[in-house]
Order: sequence, then structure tokens, then C-alpha cells
Amino acid sequence: MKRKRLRSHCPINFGLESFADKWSLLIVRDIIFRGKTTYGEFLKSEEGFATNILATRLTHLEEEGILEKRVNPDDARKNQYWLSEKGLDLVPMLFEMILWSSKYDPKSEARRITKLVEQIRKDNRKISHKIMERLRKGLPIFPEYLD
Amino acid sequence: MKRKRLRSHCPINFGLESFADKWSLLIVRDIIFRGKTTYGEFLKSEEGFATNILATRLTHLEEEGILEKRVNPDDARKNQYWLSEKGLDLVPMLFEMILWSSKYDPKSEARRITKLVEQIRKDNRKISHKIMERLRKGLPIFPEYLD
DNA sequence: CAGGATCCGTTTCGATACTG
DNA sequence: CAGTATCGAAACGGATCCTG
Repeated sequence: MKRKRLRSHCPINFGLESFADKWSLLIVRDIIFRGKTTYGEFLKSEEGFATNILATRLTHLEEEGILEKRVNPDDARKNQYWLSEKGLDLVPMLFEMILWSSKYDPKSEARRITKLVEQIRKDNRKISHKIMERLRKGLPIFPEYLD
Repeated sequence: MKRKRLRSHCPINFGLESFADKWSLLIVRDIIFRGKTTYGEFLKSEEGFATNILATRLTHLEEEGILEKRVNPDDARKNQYWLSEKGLDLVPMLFEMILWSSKYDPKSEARRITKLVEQIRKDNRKISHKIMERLRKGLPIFPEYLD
């Protein structure tokens, strides 16, 4: 199959080639914050993925080693996408984004998760590792942080 | 004049609307790491801005309040673009990106600035604030970190 | 000459319809 | 359910033009 490069690819050298595309980042966000794992769940995202966009981005993220595709043991039709270690390691960066966003964007969803934002402000690494540990086990983010 | 919205605009709610576009991020990177301030300097970037792309992104970043345009006191023709406080506050996030990139991207430029990466790993907030303080004064990033 | 605006041919994206 | 195919719309690169 032909490998197509996303236009957002650029030599910024900060890893942006892998995830700076807005749709790719939305997928990672949906996994971390919404506990989504399957094509169908991503598709129901409030932002409205087009099917081809979702498909290309899932493939892209898998090729980049950020996602791992696994067969659902209960239903072989439903592939599951999990964050690899490389993908989990994006958490501290995403959290830093949330912090910035909570400070400067009045409309940001980050304004509504003040408990998590407070933890990030105090010690990003600490809370990141706690959350990464939960995601590794397939557990969702602490619900009490999303109030 | 008609305000055109960048395609990369998206409701990801993490502040991504403002800077996730690759060109916008390149400008911020050039200011922080290369000490660039003028249209002409950005244009000479290794990644090769087209003039129209650079112009739209500078306008965009100024409208977002991330850049401030000032007239060069020495040469009124050369506008200077500086990071606002909002823009400076992107530093911790960029540094988190660099950290990820140095870990996972063998070709990353981050692999060549090991001293800075080491500082970021130890304490992102601390080194970020030191660098932000220097940028505020118009000083470049510590040269010894870019060896 | 610096800083942009405009135009245009080409590439890539993405909404929708469709398929295994 | 999980994707492809199609095709118009949008962004891009590059040349050129404009303005102080």
C-alpha cells in the first residue's frame, strides 16, 4: 500500500511529525480522557470525524508506534486501539497544553477540570505518572478529576 | 480585510486552536531557539516559508495575542515580532515536546541539545522560567545549552 | 530594499456515498 | 462495524506585484 505522508509533517524536530495534526491529537485525547478504544467510539466524537480521516489517522498513529491495534477478545470485528509506551509518554505534554489552555482560553474545557489542572500545576510529572499507570492497566483517568 | 480561519482550527479545547498549526509553531520555535524577530529572518528559515504562508501566520499569532508586533527603533521598515506573556507561557509545553522528541525521535534536533534536555528532565518549570526571563529581556536562550 | 498582498497551478484535505 | 472511493473545497509553493 502506498504510504501517504500527512501534510502536517514538518521538520520541526520536536516530534511534531507524529502528532501535531489536529485529528491525531483528538484521537489521543479521546483515549486518555474519554476512555475510547474503538473506531466506532472515536467516530461518535463530538468533533465529528469523517470516516476516511479517522481511518488515515489511526493508521498513521499505528505506524508511528503511538497506538497499538489489538483484536477485541469479545468481538473480533472490533479492533481496539491502545496507547503504546511512546503514546503514554505524550501525557505530560498534553497536560502542559491543558495548563496553558486553562490559563488563556476562557472557552476551554480545561476550565471545567479544575482539580486536575491544580494537580498539574503543582507537579505535572507526579500526576502524569499516576494517570499513565492507570491507562497502562486499562483503567480510565480518575473520575474525581473530571468533575 | 477578510479574516480567514486556519483549517487547523479545531475544538480540541486544549488551546490547540492557537498554535497547533505547524507553521505557527515553527515561528514560535524560531523566536525561542533561533532568536529571530523579523519577517525576513523567519523567511530564511530552513523549512522554507512561502511569503503568503508566513504573513498569514504572523497575523494569526498576533491576533491570538501570542506575538506582539513592534517597530524596530533602528530601521522602521523592519517590524519585530516578540512573544507576549501568553506566548512565553508556551515554553514549558514546547520543552515537554522536546523531551518526548529526544526520547523517541532519533533524527530529532533535541538529541543534539543534551544539556538543555537534561535540565528539562530534572525540572521543566525551573529551566522554563529561567529561559522565559531571558526572552523577556530580549536575550537569547543560554548559548551553553545549545552546544 | 523590507514587508507584505495577490494570483495561479498543484497538492492535499475532508464530507458524503458506498462497500465487504 | 470498519473501513474505501469519489470529488469539490481548501491550503500550499512560488512568482509577481505593490507600497512606503
